Amino acid sequence: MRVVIARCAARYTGRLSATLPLATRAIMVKADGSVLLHSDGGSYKPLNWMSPPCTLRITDPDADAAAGGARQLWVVQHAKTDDRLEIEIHEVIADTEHELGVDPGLIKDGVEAHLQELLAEQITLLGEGHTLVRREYPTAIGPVDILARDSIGRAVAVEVKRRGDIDGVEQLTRYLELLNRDPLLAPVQGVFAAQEIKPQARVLAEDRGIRCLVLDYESMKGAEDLSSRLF
Amino acid sequence: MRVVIARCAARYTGRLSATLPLATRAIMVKADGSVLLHSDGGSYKPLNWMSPPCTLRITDPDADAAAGGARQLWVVQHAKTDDRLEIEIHEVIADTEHELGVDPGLIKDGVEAHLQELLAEQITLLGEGHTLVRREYPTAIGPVDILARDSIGRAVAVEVKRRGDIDGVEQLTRYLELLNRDPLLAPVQGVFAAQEIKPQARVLAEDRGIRCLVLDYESMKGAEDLSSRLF
DNA sequence: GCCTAGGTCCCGTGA
DNA sequence: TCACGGGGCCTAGGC
Repeated sequence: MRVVIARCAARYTGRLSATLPLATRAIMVKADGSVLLHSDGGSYKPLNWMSPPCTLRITDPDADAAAGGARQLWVVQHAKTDDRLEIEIHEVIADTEHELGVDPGLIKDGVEAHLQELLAEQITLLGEGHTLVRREYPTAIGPVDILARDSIGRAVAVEVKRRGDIDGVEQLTRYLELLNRDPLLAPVQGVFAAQEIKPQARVLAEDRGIRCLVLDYESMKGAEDLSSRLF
Repeated sequence: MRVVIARCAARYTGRLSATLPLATRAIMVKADGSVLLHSDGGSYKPLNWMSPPCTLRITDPDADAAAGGARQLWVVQHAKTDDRLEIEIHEVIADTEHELGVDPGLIKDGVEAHLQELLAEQITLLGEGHTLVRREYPTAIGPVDILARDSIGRAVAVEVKRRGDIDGVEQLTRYLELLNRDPLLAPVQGVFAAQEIKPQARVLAEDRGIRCLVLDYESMKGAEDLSSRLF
């Protein structure tokens, strides 16, 4: 990885056009050729960047740019699209390079998949007597997170989200419409289950006869640990 | 901005939990206290990070960690949530710091707002005789991108997207349902306008009687330039 | 302050 | 390969 601190200006063209006026910034060039242009604030998102696969070519600036103070022109061209990032280097303040090697990568926990898994195991959170039919129940427009049956055998389709907003309700609505065309399943009850349900989503869901269920991830995880100790 | 190249391990806890095994990485500490942990590949997104507002506290590692080879423990604590990033530094390979100053920021062109603006100016792209009522026409659930009238005065609601997918059709459907309750507007025709319309979105839109319109940004921009030269 | 909608979204997964 | 859904999404704008 090469890190350059430099006074520079930049221009991106591709899916949109964007320009950066002259200022001092950190330029990170990764082993795969990708380039990030960071300012000293904001967030993890660079001001400007080029994703791999791409190639960096360093040339002399044209006469106009040189007259304006540019010493180098960096052209980062994407390999498959016409996305291009051009950086005019006016002054290099630092320039260092280090071998980092391949990263073993990030290990995550606590995402939607886990929530869905826990709810499938603890299916009676839907109500007493509920039984699991299957997770990722397939339909023509994609899999429903969970299909279950209630205590008297009626089908229940569940959409699981970490945060429940309107999109999730729309998604479940489409599934319900489809599932209700199946005479072996209809009528199918909808349940919108999430750690947090936005007020607008709740209104929309209830307006459509969809039940809302707030999930407590920590207590569900606790129940899982308990059952794994017992069995 | 401080840039440290170091062999390190890290752990994030907050909205989820994530761990990074020991490896050599680049650590960027910005002036606002935010921290980014980058590997030598991937994309612009760090492996792990902490967004501002947050504070970095550097301490000695506990006995266990020290026995495992850790020399320093960096704790980055978010100021408003319980999000926390802990970095165990095992070996510092480089450590540099530079003043960057405030960045003048990015200037963008070509996003959805501009597309909406151009379509409002060139409203007859919807069809001969169409006239603009207004952009961002307000409704109870948010503003419709464009409201227009066709050549014989019937209301037309337009949703503008750069890339048109199912979500956009759902959004327009909600607006149409609401607008059609207004006797001064009903019946309202829907138009889904985008630079690119996904096949599934087109099917859904046409199934609901919504017209699809593919926009050519470059030619619309050309027409704008032409008219600005003429008037 | 919350909430909505867009993004050069990125990025995985599965067809 | 493409399309869809999730994200510690982030970020800008409206109320």
